[in-house]
Amino acid sequence: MAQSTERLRRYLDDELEECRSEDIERRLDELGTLEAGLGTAQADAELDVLSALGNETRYTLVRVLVAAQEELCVCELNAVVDVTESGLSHALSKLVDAGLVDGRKDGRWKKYRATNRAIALVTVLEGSVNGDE
Amino acid sequence: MAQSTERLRRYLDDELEECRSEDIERRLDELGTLEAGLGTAQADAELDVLSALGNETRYTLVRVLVAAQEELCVCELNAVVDVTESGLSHALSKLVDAGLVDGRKDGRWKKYRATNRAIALVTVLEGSVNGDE
DNA sequence: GATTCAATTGAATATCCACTCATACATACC
DNA sequence: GGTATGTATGAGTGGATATTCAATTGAATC
Repeated sequence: MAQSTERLRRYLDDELEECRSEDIERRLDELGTLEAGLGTAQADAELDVLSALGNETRYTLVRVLVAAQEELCVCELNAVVDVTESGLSHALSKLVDAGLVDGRKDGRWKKYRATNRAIALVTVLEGSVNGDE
Repeated sequence: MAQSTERLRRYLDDELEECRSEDIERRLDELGTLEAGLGTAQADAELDVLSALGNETRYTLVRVLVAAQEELCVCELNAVVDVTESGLSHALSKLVDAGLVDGRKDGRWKKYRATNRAIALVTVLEGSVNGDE
């Protein structure tokens, strides 16, 4: 929320036949309400999920884990992406923070699987971004 | 796809009772198939969508447009985010490229609305990232 | 308990990207 | 045509973020 309301005044002047300053106030309020929506805390969490997914390495990992429909070992995931072991570990850690994968230690190996959240998002994405367009 | 298969060999050695080199080949193939999935072109497109959404300014715009359920003028959107007019224009342009919003010129004003893709994604996100945790 | 191996962590660097400034384009009005 | 206003575009830059390197943790085997 910021900035000069000059242009908005002229716009509302165009839209409504006339426009008093209370009309501007009201519109600004409405816009503010839309933005607040379900609270900034949740919006922040959603943004974390999105930025976790919005990276080639991490999105590849999630896609593979969703497609696998089973947990995979770090050593297997290492064959899928083109980063160092360390880079892979950082990536997985970020995905765990975003609630997109779960990790479990099994002996000296560590296995990761996709969460329901990851499955839901990948499914919608693949459905929405269909080939062409 | 890269890297030494040494660790993978030891892992499969653990999992299967024995492990011949053809087992490693097979597993690498399977992993490759998972990765390829529905083709890299589509995966790239999906990644574009995700990185477009994974930015505070742009995600705010999309959330507001989805919540509004109607088209909004650039001058109205300017009241919602805290960037310059130019920054707003850049943001909207990226969202158009990602197929998340549509723009329409109306006289000297320009109006944007959320696409179905944006609605689907925001809905799933808000459903999946519920309050707590 | 020493060694080996899987995986993680922190710091440093390299890369990228969001934003701003300056400028250009388009539409409306005189 | 000229001016004013709304929006877009391109280049440049500061700040964030992905990746690597080096060192560490923790489990298994001898």
